Amino acid sequence: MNYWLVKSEPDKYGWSHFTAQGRAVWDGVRNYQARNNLVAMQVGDQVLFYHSVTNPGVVGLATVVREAYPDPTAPDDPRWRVVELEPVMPLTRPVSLAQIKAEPMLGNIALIKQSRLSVMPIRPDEFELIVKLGMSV
DNA sequence: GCCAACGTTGGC
DNA sequence: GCCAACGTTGGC
Repeated sequence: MNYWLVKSEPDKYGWSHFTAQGRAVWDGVRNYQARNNLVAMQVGDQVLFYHSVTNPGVVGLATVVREAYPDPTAPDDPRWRVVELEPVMPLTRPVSLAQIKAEPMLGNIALIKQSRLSVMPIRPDEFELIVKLGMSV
């Protein structure tokens, strides 16, 4: 199983939209590196759901329920792909970007290294730590 | 709202 | 293929 982090601006598509909807087509990705990461996702992979811009931080856990297929929002451009995600559970306490930056163990996380990438792989130990921080009282 | 980082576009 | 201009992302 692999681990990932996806970003979304809560004002555009936040965790609450996601859970209300119950399933999301992760469309609109227009960056090759992010697209490559989408394509590498497999059903059952675990995904950190990250709010960017407004109160940046990881707010919930999701899972991949459908693997990559052509992005219906780019019908004339075969380059782009989507996956489908479902919410698993919210973090009891969101893990802020500041917290992530403050963790020595997370010093190499792609979130910090490549701040503009919107879909990125997460190492198992990084995933575990973020979940632990997010599920603590 | 500002600005740095950085990806993309297009002229040459 | 290079590089300047431009647009977007995202932190603060």
